[in-house]
Amino acid sequence: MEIKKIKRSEDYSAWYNNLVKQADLAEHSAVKGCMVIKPYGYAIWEKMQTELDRRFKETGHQNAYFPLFIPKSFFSKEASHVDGFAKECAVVTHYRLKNGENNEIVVDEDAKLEEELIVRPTSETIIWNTYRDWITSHRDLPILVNQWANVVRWEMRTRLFLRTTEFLWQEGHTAHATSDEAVAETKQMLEVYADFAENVLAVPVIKGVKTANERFAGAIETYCIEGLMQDGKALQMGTSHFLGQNFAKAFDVKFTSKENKQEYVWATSWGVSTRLMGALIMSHSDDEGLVLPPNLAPIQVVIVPILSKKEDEREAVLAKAKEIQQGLKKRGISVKLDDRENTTPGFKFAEYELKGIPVRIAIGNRDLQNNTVEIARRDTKEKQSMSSIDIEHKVENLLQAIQQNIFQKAMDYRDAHIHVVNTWDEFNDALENKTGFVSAHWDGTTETELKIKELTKATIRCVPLNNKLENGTCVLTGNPSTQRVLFAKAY
RNA sequence: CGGGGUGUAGCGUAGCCUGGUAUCGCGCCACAUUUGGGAUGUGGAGGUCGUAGGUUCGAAUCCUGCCACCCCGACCA
Repeated sequence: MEIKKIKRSEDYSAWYNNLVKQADLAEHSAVKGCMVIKPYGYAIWEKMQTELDRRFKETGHQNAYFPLFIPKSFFSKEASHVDGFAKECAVVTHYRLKNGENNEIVVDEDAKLEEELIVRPTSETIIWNTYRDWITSHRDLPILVNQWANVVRWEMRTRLFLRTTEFLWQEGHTAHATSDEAVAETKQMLEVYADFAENVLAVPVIKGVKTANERFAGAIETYCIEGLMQDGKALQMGTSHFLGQNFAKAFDVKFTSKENKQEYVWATSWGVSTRLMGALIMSHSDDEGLVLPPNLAPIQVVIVPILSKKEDEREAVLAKAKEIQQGLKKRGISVKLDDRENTTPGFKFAEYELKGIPVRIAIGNRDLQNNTVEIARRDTKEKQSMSSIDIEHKVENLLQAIQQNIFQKAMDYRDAHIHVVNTWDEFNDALENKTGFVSAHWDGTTETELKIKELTKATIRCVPLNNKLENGTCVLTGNPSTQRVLFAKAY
């Protein structure tokens, strides 16, 4: 296999696309804007699901499943919600095909649906319509439900993982008796996302609040985690919304309180998607290929035996390799032993680097003589020969060190790309020449926010949580401001 | 949806201007020799030239429509 390499520094987006294909993560499908997630890419997504799902369960949530189709009338019940999504909805209008002229299959016009169905772009409406029947008393609350699903948003321009017409995600939808409880849930799930991003994906994130302009359609407040990619562009990696009573009012979801009063239910929703795959790739990978954090890698260690042509030597090397594999497996490490004899070790080395396997162990006859193995780490590309005694422990430590190093590297990059500026010139200079986040004063108006977006293409990514309050003047208008916000060009 | 570009074997490509049935590399299959950083040799298989029309004796090549993808804009998780 000839591997096509594109340098990250030369063409970031071509590098990204090439990497997704070469590492066998995903490819374009026959359907516009939709991708095929290939087994290796899906294995990584499954690891994300496993880690997230465990955290959801630990915080008291249960999984459920709601329909793919949403009656159009549901959609229009929450005014800002429909405004936000109307432009990107796929609509089902018929339910039958028939044979037309020339043996073509055509839509049967007689099979028109009385009410069109929207392919869900998100499920708030169908879920709140359902919750109405589930909730009558404060004793029915809270409802803590998550669903793993696919959704469709008809985007003009798509990119593998980052923005596709159909994508996979999870959406949590919770119902609460009080506003405080719903806000606490919203913040709790933001913490879950941040913990996952930093400790599993090894991507440092900034937790914050969206401005009114960037808020989810139908939310009172949108919290988010924002990451910074290696090209200096920001990526929204997850959102958690406090929906207030907006959906409860739209769908008439009331409960009888302890005081025997009828009250509207308080809501949250929160989600992360296969976009995280994009974040993962763009945060760590290099010109050799993918770099996976050990906590996420479907295969954490690959063993490449260096096979001699002498039968007895070959058997001995393979036996030792299997022994190491078993030892590592017992420690809960996922190990692949690549004993293919029709490819050379060098080829395998390159292939597993491309796929981002964190640790590679090479073992040959020479090692057998000396009781050693060669261990190479993907993140730094260092390799060294070491004693094979207590190899399990060494590998365990190394995996931890790699996880830590990848995170620290991303953190250092991120921290070096938060530019604090005070003037419009500095603002533009930072965006154009330094890239990354720009921390600047903003007068708090949507008008100014939009003006800055128009002039620079940068958007307000968030107002960081626990933001320091300080008096200043808006970088564009000079109007008074009480805090800095983070601007960036974003995906 | 607007501007620009691309589409030839699994992948990357030459040929197109100047029309005559497709080039090369990698990969694939077989055998042999190899195997501590992307092996070598010999033989072999594989192509509706994105697609539908048109011009022509003849189209990968010229013309038109359509489709897909990439880059830039508007939009977004």
